[in-house]
Amino acid sequence: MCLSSRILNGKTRYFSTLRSSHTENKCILSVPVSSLSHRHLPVLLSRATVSGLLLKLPLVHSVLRSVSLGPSPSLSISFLSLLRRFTNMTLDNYSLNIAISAAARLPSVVVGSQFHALSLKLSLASDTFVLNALINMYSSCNYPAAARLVLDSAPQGASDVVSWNTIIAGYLRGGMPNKALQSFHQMTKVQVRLDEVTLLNVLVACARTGTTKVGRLCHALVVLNGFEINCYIGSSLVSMYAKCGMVEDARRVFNGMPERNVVCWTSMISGCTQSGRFKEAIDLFRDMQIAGVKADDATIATVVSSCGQMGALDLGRYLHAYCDGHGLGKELAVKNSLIDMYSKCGDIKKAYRIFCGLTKRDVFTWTVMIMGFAMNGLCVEALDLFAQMEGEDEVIPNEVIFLGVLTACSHGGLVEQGYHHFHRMSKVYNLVPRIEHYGCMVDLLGRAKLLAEAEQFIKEMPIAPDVVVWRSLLFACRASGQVGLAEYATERIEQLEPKRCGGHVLLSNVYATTSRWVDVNNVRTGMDNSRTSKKPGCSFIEVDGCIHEFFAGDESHFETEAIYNTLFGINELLVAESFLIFKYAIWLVDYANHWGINQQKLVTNPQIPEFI
DNA sequence: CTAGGGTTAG
Repeated sequence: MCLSSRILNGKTRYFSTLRSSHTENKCILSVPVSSLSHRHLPVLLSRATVSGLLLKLPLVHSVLRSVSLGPSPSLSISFLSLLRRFTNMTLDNYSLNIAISAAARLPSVVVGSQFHALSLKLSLASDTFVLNALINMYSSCNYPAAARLVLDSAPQGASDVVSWNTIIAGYLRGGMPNKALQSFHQMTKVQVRLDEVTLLNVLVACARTGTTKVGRLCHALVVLNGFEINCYIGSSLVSMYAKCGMVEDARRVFNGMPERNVVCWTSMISGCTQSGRFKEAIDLFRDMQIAGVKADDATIATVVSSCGQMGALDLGRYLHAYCDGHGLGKELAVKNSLIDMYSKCGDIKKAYRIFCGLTKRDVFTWTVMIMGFAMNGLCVEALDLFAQMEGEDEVIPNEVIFLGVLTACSHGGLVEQGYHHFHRMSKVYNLVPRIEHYGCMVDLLGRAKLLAEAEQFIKEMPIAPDVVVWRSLLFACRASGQVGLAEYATERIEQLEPKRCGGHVLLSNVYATTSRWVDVNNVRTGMDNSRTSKKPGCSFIEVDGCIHEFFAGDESHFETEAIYNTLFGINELLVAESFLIFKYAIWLVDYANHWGINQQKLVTNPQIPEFI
């Protein structure tokens, strides 16, 4: 009779995983796993040791496994500690594995490292299972570097693909996607063959870092290895392509997927939202409903965000009502996107009402509300709200929230306040102002017509100004009619972004305000001759719940970057990119040869054209 | 190791 069924009086729900060849007919403890607690342990231990049952390793394993499946991870650790104290049993690799995994789930690096020491003492640290449990434990406790150290100090042959996957996942969890990619790179150099989990994690790392080439390499590896494009791999691919700005490729993967669940749909929809294809995002949401896939909070959050950015208030309201009717929208991300949507659509009262009704607010909540006030011209309210947030110490401000604060100052003409907050962000919160913050400050000074001060501010910036900074200055020149400064800013923009229309449109506007019509004409014809063109402005209008998209100027000289590159030859960047693709192509062929894979798979796949 | 999608941005 196995220990489990005696403990549990034969009820299958309890300890159902216990299996053992031992057939002693003794009831030790009659408690279901779900209500097993620390107070049962001494009883369990004393009865078991008295009966002599638990001194047999297979039974220890069974009990451990059952206890580890229970609600409290610390229970298996306590059980082991008691066992070690009252019997002279030594732990084997299996028991250690359970104990270390329990420490990982707690998570407690203090407990975990004690078992690490114990495994070293027992010479079990190079057992693959123990090793992987240790790596996972350090990763879960947010010590990815320690995890890496464990892997690196393990003897040859002890680690396997799981070890590397755990390392990569650990770096991702710790917010270090570059380290994850680096580890992937090192992994390809050792004799460990990657699997689906590897690619899944690496795709996430590529999405976060915008590492297009490695992302595409992963796609190629999925195909080459013959991995199925299931919902998991598919979603990661879609999300990687979308986050790297290649929505077309994302769409191609998405369209080719044999089956799609809510995560696949949401990946595709958010891909569209993030690249400004709001109408497509909403069309996809409709297609998803037609396909009978039920939306969840993540879907709603991204679709609502699209509505906000398009100004589709009716659809946004519909989604709000849809949430209430379907028991959705409980999560903060949805509330946040609703607040953002209402304030972007101008219904700031509704936005604030939702904000006030929340019992919990995160940094997004405060950011969208502050930004909402700022965008609707309620600059004092925005600053008051920021002060309120600082007083409540519910969240720590981040860089983005300061963009909202600075925008409020800029729109309200509050120069002093602007400087005040700009300095506070680094002094009080240790946040390093990014180029966006400098952009805000230039905008602030420009709007306040302090052009000389703005110019000086740019000169003293510790980072190189980008086009947006110069464009803010250029925009400010229009109101003040500062032609000389405008021309200077236009030159800078031209230098930074030679193939775009740059500041020419704005410059011609400056000329226009000063009635220099000959110059206006020169700029315009110059733009035509050099084939630089401005992307048409795009707007949306909602009629009876339908979204219509309009482009300014139908005959506009809209050209995609691809056409531009064909016309004007390959620039240095493109050469570098081609080289990278070439390098990866060689690596891929080597990989295929090494593992004896037929390369034809790659050549015939239409989705990997760049490699061939 | 058992994974994948979501809200803010000058």
